[in-house]
Amino acid sequence: MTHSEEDYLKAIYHLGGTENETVSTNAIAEQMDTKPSSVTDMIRKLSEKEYVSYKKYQGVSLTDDGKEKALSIVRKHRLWEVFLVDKLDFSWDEVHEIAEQLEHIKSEKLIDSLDKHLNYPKFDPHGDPIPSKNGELMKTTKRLLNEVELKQTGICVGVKDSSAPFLKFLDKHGIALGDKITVLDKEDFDGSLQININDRSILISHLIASNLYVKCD
Amino acid sequence: MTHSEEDYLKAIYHLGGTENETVSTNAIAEQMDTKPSSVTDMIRKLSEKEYVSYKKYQGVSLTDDGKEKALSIVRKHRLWEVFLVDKLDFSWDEVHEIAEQLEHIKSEKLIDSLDKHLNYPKFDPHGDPIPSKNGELMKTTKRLLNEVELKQTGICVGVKDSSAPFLKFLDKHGIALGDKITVLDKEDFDGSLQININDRSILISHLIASNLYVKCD
DNA sequence: ATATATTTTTAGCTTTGTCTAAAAATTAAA
DNA sequence: TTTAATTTTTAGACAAAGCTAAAAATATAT
Ligand SMILES: [Mn+2]
Ligand SMILES: [Mn+2]
Ligand SMILES: [Mn+2]
Ligand SMILES: [Mn+2]
Repeated sequence: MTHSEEDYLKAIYHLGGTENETVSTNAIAEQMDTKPSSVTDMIRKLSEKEYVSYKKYQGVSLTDDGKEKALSIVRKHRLWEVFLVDKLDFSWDEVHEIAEQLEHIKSEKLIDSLDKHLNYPKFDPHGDPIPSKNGELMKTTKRLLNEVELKQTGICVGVKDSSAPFLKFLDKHGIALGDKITVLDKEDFDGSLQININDRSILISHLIASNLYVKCD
Repeated sequence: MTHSEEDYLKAIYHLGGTENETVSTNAIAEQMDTKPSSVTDMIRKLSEKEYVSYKKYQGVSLTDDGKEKALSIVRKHRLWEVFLVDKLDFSWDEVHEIAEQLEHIKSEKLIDSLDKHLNYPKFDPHGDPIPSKNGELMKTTKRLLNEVELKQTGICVGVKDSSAPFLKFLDKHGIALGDKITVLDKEDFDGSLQININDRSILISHLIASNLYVKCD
């Protein structure tokens, strides 16, 4: 498995190319910032190795083997992110790029030891679940904040967009994972939300709300 | 800088291709486990990028730029080795291969943070000095054990051969960095040494003695 | 000094992963 | 149901890093 093959499998996984779902060549190209023709080439190779199933023009999906590989990369990526934040004091908007490299380091023992060193974390710094060694994903019942009913309260448990600009925005406005959020009001005009967070009341745009996951009970 | 270019610079550095010394194509090929023709190709590329100075058939040596790069890789390699041993409980014979991968991760901040996290170590698990951020190497006055005079005492500070088999041998026979060693006797017949270590007296072969560094004061 | 051996380089080929431009298939619109 | 637009694949090229086999340069022996 090359570095590049691993990145493709991960991309297909993130685009939902698992459980009978199919992913388009163009979608992969966009996600990976490459050209569709390059994607086609790689898809054919992964198909020969039986990591994906693929019929020309019909899109691609992960085989069980491919899904296993993808989950193992995701596991490594997220464990390294936890390491960077918990042990090396990185902030959550700085870790993705580096984890993108670290996820390709090959050593089963390294990852097991890292997992132990971090005390077997269940979620990464962005609230995404860390697959177990045998590829099981903890599934949580989170909802996007913009879909939460008026007056309801939830705990902020994740972000949909984990790009640095969005994460920095959240830092700047004092919004962090674990915070308790109550929806006070919704503006019909533009969909912005008045919310209560940490005993402050602030107004956030629809775009912000639609990228924040909360868990209501 | 590609992964491979970095490995070549490091190999040249380790073979002594610095301070006016010149390194042969064959030596590099052997060190890197590649063919001489591949080395020639890479040398030409590194020469174009001015990391090495090179005249056909005359061997190769690092430029200041190349030496700086090489030392930065060595620094990363050794810091990661310390991390694996100190934080993840690896033994010293397991870390080289993994550090060989980790040394190529690109992030200045990552290495600075790691250095801090490890409390600015000066030596790696094999007793080799860790270059400072600006490429300075602590030079120590160590000697090979087989060159030490009778009755003299020294502290074991490093290994010349840091291959897993040798390191495992040392573990098995209770020889570790920091141990106090006294040369009790030398056998003319085969050069083996009777030594005192940790209040035990043991006999070691010339080959073992010639791969152990000690510091006598 | 000449012949032999060794080292180093060149020439040509392969694999991996990428690209552009053009062709083919599929999907959407008229 | 044709036509137009979009998506996907193919064809052909390229750079990186490696290889083998042969040629050239250098070093060693006789
Ligand atoms: Mn990656
Ligand atoms: Mn993450
Ligand atoms: Mn390496
Ligand atoms: Mn070492």
